[in-house]
Amino acid sequence: MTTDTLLPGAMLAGPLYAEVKKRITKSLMDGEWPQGMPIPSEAQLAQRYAVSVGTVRKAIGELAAEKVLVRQAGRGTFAASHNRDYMLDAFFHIVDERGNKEFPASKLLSFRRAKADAQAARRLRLDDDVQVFDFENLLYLQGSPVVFDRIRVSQAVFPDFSEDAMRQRTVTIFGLYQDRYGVTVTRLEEWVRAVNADARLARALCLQRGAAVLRIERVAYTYDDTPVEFRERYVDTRNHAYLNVLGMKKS
Amino acid sequence: MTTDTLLPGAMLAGPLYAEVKKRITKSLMDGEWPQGMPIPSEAQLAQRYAVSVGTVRKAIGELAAEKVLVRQAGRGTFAASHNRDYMLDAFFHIVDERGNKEFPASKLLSFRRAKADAQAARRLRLDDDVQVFDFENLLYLQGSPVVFDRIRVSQAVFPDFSEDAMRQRTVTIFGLYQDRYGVTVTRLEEWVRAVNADARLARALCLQRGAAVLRIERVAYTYDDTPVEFRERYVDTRNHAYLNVLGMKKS
DNA sequence: TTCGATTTGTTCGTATGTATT
DNA sequence: TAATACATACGAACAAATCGA
Repeated sequence: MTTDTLLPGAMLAGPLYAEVKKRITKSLMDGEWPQGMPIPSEAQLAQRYAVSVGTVRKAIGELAAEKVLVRQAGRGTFAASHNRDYMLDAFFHIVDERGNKEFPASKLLSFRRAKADAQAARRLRLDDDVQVFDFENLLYLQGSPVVFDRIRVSQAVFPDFSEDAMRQRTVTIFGLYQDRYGVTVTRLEEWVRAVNADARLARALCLQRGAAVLRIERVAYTYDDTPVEFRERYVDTRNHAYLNVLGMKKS
Repeated sequence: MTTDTLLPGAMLAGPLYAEVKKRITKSLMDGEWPQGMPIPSEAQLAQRYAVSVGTVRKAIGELAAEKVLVRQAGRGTFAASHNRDYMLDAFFHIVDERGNKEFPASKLLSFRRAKADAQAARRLRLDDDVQVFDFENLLYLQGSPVVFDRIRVSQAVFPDFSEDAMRQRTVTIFGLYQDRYGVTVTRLEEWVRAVNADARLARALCLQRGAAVLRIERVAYTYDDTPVEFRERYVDTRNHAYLNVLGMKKS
């Protein structure tokens, strides 16, 4: 593949490593490198793009910092796989009183296909009358229902999505997106508010009507910042909290 | 200063750049480099520690990623200053409906000295009967009260803290900690929950008793991960949200 | 178990570009 | 313009982790 070589005379928007980063990202997006297998080694990528190893390392280093890639000394560099550990580490924020995370059990409450409402359409950048899948999921922590999710995804992005696919999955929801549809979530935006529970939510989470619950509007984006999932999440915070840590811990 | 040179035979826990990072952090903690002035150049630090410039760059790069240092091409590298822009960018999460941040106006509601209660003592890792300053602050966005803060800091860390210092400050609260006491906040932990407003809170934030509000328990840590401030924050989320973004945005 | 090949991690050095003063 | 400081890019050598023969 000498078609990828960066010619010396080419005009570039930014530094060379940024261009390499874009090309690696594009290969990931196009599914050029199979899941679970290492991507080409740094030396191979350096040759392919006709740049030095150091430049490839800088590009890969930034992608690793963004948790898009995972490096392992002696083994290679891998596209981040949305397994349970990755989900808990990178995207799950609900902890118990002592700050411990636990992988939740989940129960699918409903599943239907419908037209996108105004809110979902705005968040997913779709037209109002586009078909979406609209389903509800209840998450249990330590045996109790704690999180109520209403999830909407575009039918255009997940063509043959189905209730069966959701029920029979053995991986996380993001893992399903990745394994079955080649859609990898790389970024989240969460808008957190407090609301009073309505009757239905109170019943689902076993609390009183009017009780305060967290309401999280969450949009998940993929490599090129296309929104692929809109999730309304309600959390009972009587025994749990949404934990956010800013800045690195030392020790 | 040749006393800082890293001898070739010295046994080190980890890689060399990690040791350099520790030493730079220690110099920052000790106030060796004055605020507003650049720290020594990469070449000078390389000579001081007897390592290559590349090793110093790696150490500084990580500290810059942690927002402890700020690099400016052509000018130098600076200890992060807790000015208004930095506060909004690094630590403030409250946004309006369109996602815009605004520097809040603030009003000091109360100020007293008291013994630490059990909760504050646990969060600040103090004994129960230690003296703390305990004050309340109301934040206004677009002219309306939106955030109610109850703040507790140890008297041992801020010896001559006073109501006057709070009222007469022209900088952020963290800026006051930094400028007046040499205490720099580098890390936050925020535990977010939803609660029903009690009568006093409802009055302060102009909402109905029982209305759902965000309750954020926040601990601020300094360089060596010592907790220096405990803050209970209540947010009216009728027209605002707590925004959390995970993963880097491209474009 | 040992050894060797592969891959990432660390450290050094040098040269050049760009931003600031 | 010149000097300084950070940013980018290259190359080389060795260390440490992994894996299969």
